[in-house]
Amino acid sequence: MASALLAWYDRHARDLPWRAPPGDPPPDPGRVRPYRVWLSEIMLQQTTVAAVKPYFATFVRRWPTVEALAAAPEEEVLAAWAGLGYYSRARNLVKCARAVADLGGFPDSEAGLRALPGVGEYTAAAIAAIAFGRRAVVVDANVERVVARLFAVEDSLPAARKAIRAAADAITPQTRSGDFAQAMMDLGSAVCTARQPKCLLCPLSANCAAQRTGDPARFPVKAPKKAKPRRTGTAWWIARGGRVWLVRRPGRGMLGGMRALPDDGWSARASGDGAPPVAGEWRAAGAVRHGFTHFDLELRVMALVDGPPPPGEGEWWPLADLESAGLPTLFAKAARRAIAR
DNA sequence: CAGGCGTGGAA
DNA sequence: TTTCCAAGCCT
Repeated sequence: MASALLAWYDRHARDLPWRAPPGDPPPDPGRVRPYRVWLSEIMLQQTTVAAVKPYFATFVRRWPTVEALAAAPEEEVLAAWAGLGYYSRARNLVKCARAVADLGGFPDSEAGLRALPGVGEYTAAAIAAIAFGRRAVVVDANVERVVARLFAVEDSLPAARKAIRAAADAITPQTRSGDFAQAMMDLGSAVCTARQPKCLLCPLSANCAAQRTGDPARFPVKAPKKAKPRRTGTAWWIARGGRVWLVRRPGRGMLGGMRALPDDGWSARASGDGAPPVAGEWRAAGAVRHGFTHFDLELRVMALVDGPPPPGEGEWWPLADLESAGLPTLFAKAARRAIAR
């Protein structure tokens, strides 16, 4: 199966900014390949290629090496990450860059990589295989799906993880395991897709147990999901002299460390308390809806013109530079709503 | 091991 | 409109 898949990859590999072409990797005189592979892998965690591309371009232009990134203030990295989501990745990105700079470079073993902040089992294997040519078993959601179908795994996820990993190990070749991993991911992305797999285009269809069942999309079997609760909350838009009051959120938890509008505590409780931070003539500026991983939020936006700053830390941010404030998407939406009113 | 943790695009 | 999902990690 590996040789069939690699032959397919040699013809159909996607051309991606962080990726070397199939086959022997080109020289890396600046020794930036591990950095670019690591950066792309962190950005790609639970995130689509299309969403990552512009962020990857911005990051490598602004911080071309891991040493440059290690020297950057965390606030600047968080602001550059704004909109990409899962902000603990950005906080760990900075920690990891500093650890790697202290080490004098990226570890080249799976175990060494696994010890870095933000690098789990998948990412350690991916970097070891793709950047360092090590034989590693790379299992992401694509590989899980492809393997579950190849072997028609009836056990449901996540219980089937162990068996799927063992099967992935069994089909991972000793050489070109980086290409093999990327080939599995490209296959999962373009051919062996979650909803309507294109088995007629698949180089492995003759070996696929799920294809023989006639209903390959049934795999992988998954446990039913829980319903998402809904929350409501309020964000406070306090404007004064062409500026707006922004705060920085606590360093962990929802949108941790990110610049934000003040709010009524919806992220810490089932819903916000709606209590304004200062007295004044508040007016309703509308509401925005935003879906998080584990709840849906309706965020009302209340505006106060020429208000005093609320108690606590914060800063008056120029409205003309709001794009560069690094607001997460939720608060960027709320800001647009406030400005539109 | 389950739950917290973003976002945008496709169906 | 709603649901599902995409190169997961950490606690």
